Amino acid sequence: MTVTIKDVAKEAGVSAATVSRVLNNSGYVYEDTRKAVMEAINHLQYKPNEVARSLYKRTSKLIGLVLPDITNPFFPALARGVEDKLQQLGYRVIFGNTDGDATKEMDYIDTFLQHNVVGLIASVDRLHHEVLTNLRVPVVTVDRTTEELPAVYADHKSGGRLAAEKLVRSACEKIVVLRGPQDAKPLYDRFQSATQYLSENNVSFHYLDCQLSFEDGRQKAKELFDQFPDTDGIIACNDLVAAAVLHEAVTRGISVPTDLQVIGYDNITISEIVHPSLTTIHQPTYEMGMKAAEMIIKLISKEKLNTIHEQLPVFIKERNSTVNGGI
Amino acid sequence: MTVTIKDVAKEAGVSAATVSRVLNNSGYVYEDTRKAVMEAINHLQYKPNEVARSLYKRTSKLIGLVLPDITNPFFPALARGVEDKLQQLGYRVIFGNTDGDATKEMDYIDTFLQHNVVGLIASVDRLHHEVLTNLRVPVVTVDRTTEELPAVYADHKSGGRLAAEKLVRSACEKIVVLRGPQDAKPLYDRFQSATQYLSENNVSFHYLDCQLSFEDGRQKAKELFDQFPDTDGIIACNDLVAAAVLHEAVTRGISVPTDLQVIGYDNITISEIVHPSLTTIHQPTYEMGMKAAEMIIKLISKEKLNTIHEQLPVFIKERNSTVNGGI
DNA sequence: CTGAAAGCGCTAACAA
DNA sequence: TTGTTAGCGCTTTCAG
Repeated sequence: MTVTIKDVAKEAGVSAATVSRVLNNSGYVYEDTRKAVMEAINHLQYKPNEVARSLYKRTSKLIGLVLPDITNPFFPALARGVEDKLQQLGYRVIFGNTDGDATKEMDYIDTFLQHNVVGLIASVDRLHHEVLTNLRVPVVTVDRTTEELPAVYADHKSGGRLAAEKLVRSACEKIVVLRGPQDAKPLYDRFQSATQYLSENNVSFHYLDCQLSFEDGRQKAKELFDQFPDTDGIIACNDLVAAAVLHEAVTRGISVPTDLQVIGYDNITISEIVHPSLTTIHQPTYEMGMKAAEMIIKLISKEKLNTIHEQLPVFIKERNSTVNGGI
Repeated sequence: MTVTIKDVAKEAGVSAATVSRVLNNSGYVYEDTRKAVMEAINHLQYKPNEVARSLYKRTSKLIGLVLPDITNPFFPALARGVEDKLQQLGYRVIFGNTDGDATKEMDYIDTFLQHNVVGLIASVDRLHHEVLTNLRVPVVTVDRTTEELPAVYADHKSGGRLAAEKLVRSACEKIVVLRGPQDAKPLYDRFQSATQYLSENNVSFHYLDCQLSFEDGRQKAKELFDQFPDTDGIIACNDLVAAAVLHEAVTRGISVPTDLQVIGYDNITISEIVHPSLTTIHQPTYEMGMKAAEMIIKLISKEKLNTIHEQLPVFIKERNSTVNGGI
């Protein structure tokens, strides 16, 4: 049924070893026999069986990608960055959504390894990072990173600061911060630096814990407006939450940005779509994926890395949920 | 380094064949030796090498998933449906984004087959469906389907009709339809049935071709408002485009739904986030993914299918971009 | 019920 | 430069 290396060998009148040599550009092959082999390959439409290759070489062209939830619009961009770069370098992606669940993370990593993946790119809560250690293949963490492992992430310390700075400069005086899950380092960093900036500038603020979803954002927005009705600035933990805040504000007849200013985080497509459009901290998400892909390939090929930790810059994208210009 | 079946065999004092038998519940094994083997397995933390298995059995637990673009929020939901169901049934997903590009589609399918995937779930423009035929593994198409192949899709004929009906009943008289790419059957069906309904009810309409992105939606919205300024109802080819229309309408000071009503398609998260929230046709996207996964597993295990074509119902979700109630 | 042996498709010594 | 042989880790006859 399927055409194997033997069929090609027979067709070309050589041995399987020779076919293998032309396939891998290894050893010496006469130009003439090489041609004969190539012809046979084309003629029979032969495609090498990667599984057999993988078994012998104990390696493969597969990279495992472990993500929390591709349904959160931040991750598809990351995933495409990874995939596009890897594809271009001749690798394939096998992936799994873990919902941040340690068991799922372990399961996926196990089965990825059973499939001889040569590397792993993972976004995993720091509490679970032990599942990523002592593996027999290199690992690059993205977004959800730790000190110990190679990592690609955005500069959330600047990001948090930028967000706080923006609201302060736009004359907000009663700020509420919606704080994301602190197990994730990016969320931790941006919260810390934002609140630090506020403290340093003697701006009073409150904070509320919030999941990264639109639903929880809406819930927390309600509590927020009930609890702190005189709030004039909100720093949301991501764009989904910021969008929810905007939504609730409109519903309550609070005018943005006149009475209330809101700033998001991520700069996903939604932030441009909502009305008023959302001022937010832009993360180079796609680029982070590409970077992670490059990094894992370097690790696999034992190239030396310049840095184990690759930090990408963020910037503020001013739109209409804040008061811009002036000062 | 890695622990193999031989190590387990040695540890348990049996042959590799016996270990294999307990692993696969095949043949007869004394309860006592089974126990001994299990102990050795646990003790050594043995995990079978799927690659070796795959090579011998010429099969695997891998399913290939071919999607246009996971960055389009419709597809992550689909992908998760596929993944969650497959995971639950003991299979893994290997995937690729094709951007609707025939070459990428072929490339991915080839390499998936080289990795011994046992089945394929694909969303591919009907023009390219030849790449899906005569493969050595079963294929299920999702969303972008054809007559010939097993398929899971939503009832877009009803969907298109529902959208048109809604605007007509809400008293729209000058309707513009933003028509999606007609190579994709779902887009074709919903356009045909929508316009057919309009014709049958003697409602005048125009149409404009539009890509499925926010950017192109915005572009086409501008043209639309310039070209047909007295439009009072717009049927968009998906929610992203509808959101863009809404955005442009707000910018021009056109009041929705008073002066203009807009209806989207898909019911992605965004449709709830925008303001006014979007009336749209709900597709059971996640369920479609699950269904496709079930179907491919049945095909793989040679179970008979009730239908080759699994059509899932859609419904209209009324929100605030149309005038509801009344009549 | 269990072990020995062969083989899945490919690659890498080792001879020739 | 090329072919022969052995073996990657596993499963499955086939004897026993």
